[in-house]
Formats: sequence, C-alpha cells, structure tokens
Amino acid sequence: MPAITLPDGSVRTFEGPVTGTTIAASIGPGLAKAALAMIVDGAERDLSTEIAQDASVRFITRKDEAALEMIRHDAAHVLAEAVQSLWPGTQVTIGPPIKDGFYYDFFRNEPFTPEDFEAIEARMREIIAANAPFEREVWDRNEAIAYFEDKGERFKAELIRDLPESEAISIYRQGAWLDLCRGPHMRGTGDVGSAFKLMKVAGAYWRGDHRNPMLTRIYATAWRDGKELDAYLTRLEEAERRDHRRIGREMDLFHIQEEATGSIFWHPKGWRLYTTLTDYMRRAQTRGGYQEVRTPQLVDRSLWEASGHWDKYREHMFIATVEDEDKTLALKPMNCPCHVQIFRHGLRSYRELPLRMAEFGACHRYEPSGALHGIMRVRGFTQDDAHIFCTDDQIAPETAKFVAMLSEVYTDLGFESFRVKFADRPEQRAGSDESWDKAEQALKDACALAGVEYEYNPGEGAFYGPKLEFVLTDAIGRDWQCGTLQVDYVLPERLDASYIGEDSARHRPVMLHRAILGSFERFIGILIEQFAGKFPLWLAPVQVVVASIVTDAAPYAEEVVAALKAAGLQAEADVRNEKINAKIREHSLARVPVILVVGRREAENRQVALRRLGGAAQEVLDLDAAIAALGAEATPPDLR
RNA sequence: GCCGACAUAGCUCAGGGGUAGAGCAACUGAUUCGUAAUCAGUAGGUCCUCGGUUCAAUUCCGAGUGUCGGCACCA
Repeated sequence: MPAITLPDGSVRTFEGPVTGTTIAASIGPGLAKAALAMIVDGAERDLSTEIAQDASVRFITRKDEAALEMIRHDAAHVLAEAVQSLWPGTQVTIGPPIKDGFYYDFFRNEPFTPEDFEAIEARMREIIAANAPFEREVWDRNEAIAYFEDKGERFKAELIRDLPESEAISIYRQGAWLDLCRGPHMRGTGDVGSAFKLMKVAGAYWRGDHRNPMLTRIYATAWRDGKELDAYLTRLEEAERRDHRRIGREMDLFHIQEEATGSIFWHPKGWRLYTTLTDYMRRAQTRGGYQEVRTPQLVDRSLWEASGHWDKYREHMFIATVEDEDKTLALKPMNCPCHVQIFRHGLRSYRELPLRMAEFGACHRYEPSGALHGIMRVRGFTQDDAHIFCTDDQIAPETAKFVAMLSEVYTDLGFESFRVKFADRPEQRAGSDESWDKAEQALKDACALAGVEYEYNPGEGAFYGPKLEFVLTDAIGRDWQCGTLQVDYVLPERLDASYIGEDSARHRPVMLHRAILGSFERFIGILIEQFAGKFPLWLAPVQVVVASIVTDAAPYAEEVVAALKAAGLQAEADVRNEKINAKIREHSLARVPVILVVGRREAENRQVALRRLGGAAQEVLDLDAAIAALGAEATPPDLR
C-alpha cells in the first residue's frame, strides 16, 4: 500500500506497486498528458517505474528545467538510431546532453559531413513521429557485453566492462533499436518534439584521450519548443557579431598574418586600447604595493632546467641558438624563474616580505596549432604577472588583498561578477605530497579568511602548486578564465630562494603566482566581445569624432578637435565633403562613442551637438561644458 | 598535434578546364547638405604556395601553409 506524497503535501495511497503513469492519471488527465518523467525521493525516474513503497513524487513536465536535459538526452538516442539506420555498421559510443544541446560520438571510417545532416534530421523526425515508447530492461552484465560485441559495438562493450560491478546494466529500447543507458527517459521518442537541429561535425578522441581513436562527433541543439530554438539560434548570431576577430578587423584594432601565426600586429587604435589597459593596471599595481620589474626575453636553458620547465614544457618553448656560442636559450614562456633571480640577488630580510614583484612580462609559448584562436589564444602574449614572495602566515592576508584588487579591477572593466574555481594537485606534479597538502590547505584557509567561495576543479592545478582560477562570464554567458592565484613551495626550493628571518637563519619564502587579466591579448579579446566593440568612453580607442555639416564649419570642427585633444581626449575631425547622415552612419558603425556635430549654428555660438552611440537623441552644449563633461567621463575609473 | 571544412579585390561573397565578377570600401569629379548610405566616373587580382594531370589549371589531383569548428593541450 504505497503512500505517495505529492509536492503540495497531499498523500495518495494505492493498492499495490504503482507506476508514475498511474499516479499521474489518478491526479488528472491534464497531468497524465503532460508528465514526461518523475522525481521519486529526489531521483529522476521513468514514468513507467513501479513504486512499491511510500515515496514522495514530483512529475516532470515540459515546463520544468529538468525536461530540457531529458529532451536532449532522448534526442541523442534518436540521433544514434537515425545514424545507425542510415549507415549500418557505424558504432555508437556516448551521447550526453550538454549546455544548449547534446552531441553523439560515432565510430565510422568515413566521417560525416554537414551534407548528411538533412538526411539524418529527416530520419530523426520519422523516429520521433513513430513515438516508440522507451522501455527499460536490466540485462546480465556478461550477456550485455556479448550482445554488443556480437554486433561489433566494441566501444559499448568496453563501457559496460568498465561499469562498476554494483551497477545494474540497464538497456533502453525504442522500437527495434536499443542502447545501453542509465536513463531515465521520457515516455517515448515523440516527447523529443521538433525543436532540434544538427549543428556541426567535429572530431573527438574516444574518452577524451588523445592516444585513443578519433571519433566523429555530431553536435546538435534541442529545446522545448521552436521559440526556444529560435532564441538560441539568434543568440549564436549575436555571438558571431561580437566575435573579437570580426570587430578587431572592423575597428582596425589588429591583424594576424601567416608570417607570425599566433602573434598580433597591433594597429594604432588597438594599441591605444592596449596601453590604456596597461596604464590602468600599472596604477592598480602601484597602489597595491607592487614593484615593477623587467626581465630578459632570452634565458639560458640551464635556468629552465633548474625550474623544472625544461622537463615538462620543452616542446612548447621557442628555442634560440647562435652560431659561435655553444648555448641554448629559450624565449621565456613565463616570468617566475626570472623573478626569483631578482629576489635572490643579494640577501633578503624578512622585513622585506611580502615582496610583490610585478612585470608586464612578454612571453612566448609554442601552443599547438589547433589551439590558436584570434587574440585569445596566441603564441606571443604579455601577462599582468606578479609574484608575491612571502611567509606561510602571509598567504592568507595576501590572498585576501589580491582578491580585493581583482574584484575592483573587474568591476572597473565592466564585469559585474566572477566565479572562483579551486584547482588542486594534478597527476603529474613536482614537489612532495606533504608540500602539496600544505599548499592546498594554505590556499583553502586563505579563501576562508578572504571570504572567497569556490567550486572544485579537481586535478587542474599547476604542476608546482594548487591554484585559484577566476572565471569571468561575458555578456552572452560564456566563461573565461582570466585571473589566477597559485601557491608555490616548489620553485623557491628548486631555484634556492631564501631570506633571513627574525632568528637570523635562512628560510624559504613561499611564492604566490598571480595575474588578474591573465594576458592582455586574451583580456582585450574578452573586452571586445563583452562590449561588442562599444567601449565605455575611457577605453574607446577613438573617443570623439567631430563631424562638420558644411565646409564653412570645418575650421571650427578642427578647433573643437584641438580643444578636445588638449583636454586629453582621443578625437578626430571628419570634415569630408559628405552628408551628415553618411558621417553619422560611418562613425556609428565604427563604434565611436560620441559624435559631435557642428554646423553653422554651432560654429557661430561656439557650441556642439552631442550624439551618443546607439541613441538618436542630440544635446546641444557649449563647447567648454562639453569638453569638461567628456573629459570627466573619459577619466579612467580609478582616477575619478 | 588529431578529425573535418574552407582559402577568389581592402571587406563580404558569387563563379568556373580557354580574356576574373558583384556589392561595400578606395580614388577622381560634381554636390554644401542638420543626425545611420548624394550622384557619376576610375582604378583595383600571383584566384594561398609548390608540384602533378592536360594543348591549356584560378578551376581537376597531391602535398604544404594558413584560417575556421571541435577534440586534445593551456606552466
């Protein structure tokens, strides 16, 4: 006699074991029709699952957030069936729901092409129209392995073999097709609906390991209804319009060319943005008690051997040699070993700690060709890097201080919030387990003290220490890791950094590696996409364009520009013989934040007509007032 | 690095085994105009590179390079 408790607190009792379908029907025909699956005592279940004991039950309908994941999961099954019916012999592997959709990895000698999509989608629609019920069966483990091996499904067989003994081997049927699956599923293939679309094909290693065979992955998106699907597709278009590579070209900020792949040619306007940002960061660091340094680009391999980088990252370093000297130098891929050299130059006292050493360090890394991406992932970049040499006791306060500084910078740069991930020891690492215990604990304590909440990112720490990763979310919901803070006991040891303590003895300092922007290149890419190129006035490479309406007003326009420049603003005159409409359009498309229109009237009255990017409103101001207002607005936030 | 796609004017793109095409941008001229495209004209090309097939290759084939989408990588 199971008593079923519903979300509203009401209880229904049934004669014997009862399925979700029956319960839903007992509540009402509307729910019977809408229920796709259920949550029994907190766990998602098929509607057809029999409940024999008392339980609390909530039904999942299409309106639930949970339905989205089920639709995607079920759609993945439908996709797999469609592909196997079209190309028998294709092996199935896994097909999980992901953000915005799902994918399915297939093994097949001939990869799919986007031209196959139409046929696959059509077959999927047939399968969905047939609305075959999902039927769960539990199989004997060995029989299941034998079954899939018989079919030549070696990947599925491997998956079953690797399932823990305790786990039941559940199989889901949909009509004549079946697949190994943990479930749960909705009632039938028809519940997938029609709001799905195959998006792209891609290669992916079996089980994410590059030593394994390459599978063909089909990415797809799926939603509750067509409206959601359209909204998603619109969002993708928006992302494309914001693409920093496109905006970088449109705004003439930078370019990349074949002779220097992975390195950026910064054009005047892009470089202005870059220097505005470095100037800002330099002020922030100075306020934060950092000392700026500059260290060599080319450093002998012996230092990299000592630091451990040669062993681990040699293949990713640019190596330089000269003919008449028997030396091997490397373009520095990072700054820390060099900073340690400055630290150990001469005796250090405990009184100097914490010693905060900053460098806008230009680094080069031979990134894999497939990793390169616009200015976000490059081979030559500059970090806002710094190392804090300190004592164990100083880790926590320094972490708190750093997080405060980072928050302020992100806020100033237009990012409302950020997330923190705690990445602990990776499989391949330097240093003893004891020192890792110590470092991880120290970092956790520091977070507690600084009030930093984080999620775990297991095994993703640096090879020398655990790290905090500071992740920004841009305007369209994408995540970017920018800031970082890493606790390092290894490098000071390896490079023999020490200071004289209060007790007159030598001690090892701890090193905190930290960055806020990460690399200027990447961060500028994020900024471009965040603002879609429409920068706040203080960051905009061209802040004001003064556009004349008639030639008679041209001298006045030039005068206005001169006055703006004298006030420290980036201003340009547009006195071309073009209609004002054309000028407005051009400069708006070029994302100039402020256009000052001057005609005869303004010239006579020493005024300007101010127009903001994105608006059509105009404001007629006296020249001096306009310059004062714009000058104030263009002041970097930390100087206001 | 791996899988796949792509590479034609400054940009966006069309085309196709035999003199290379459009729109926008550029340049020249006319126009002096009040808040998102004035009109007319001119010029612009190693069709990514190298090799092969062919009477003939920008087009077909192969290799390389680069870019794009993923995967792997990211000190």
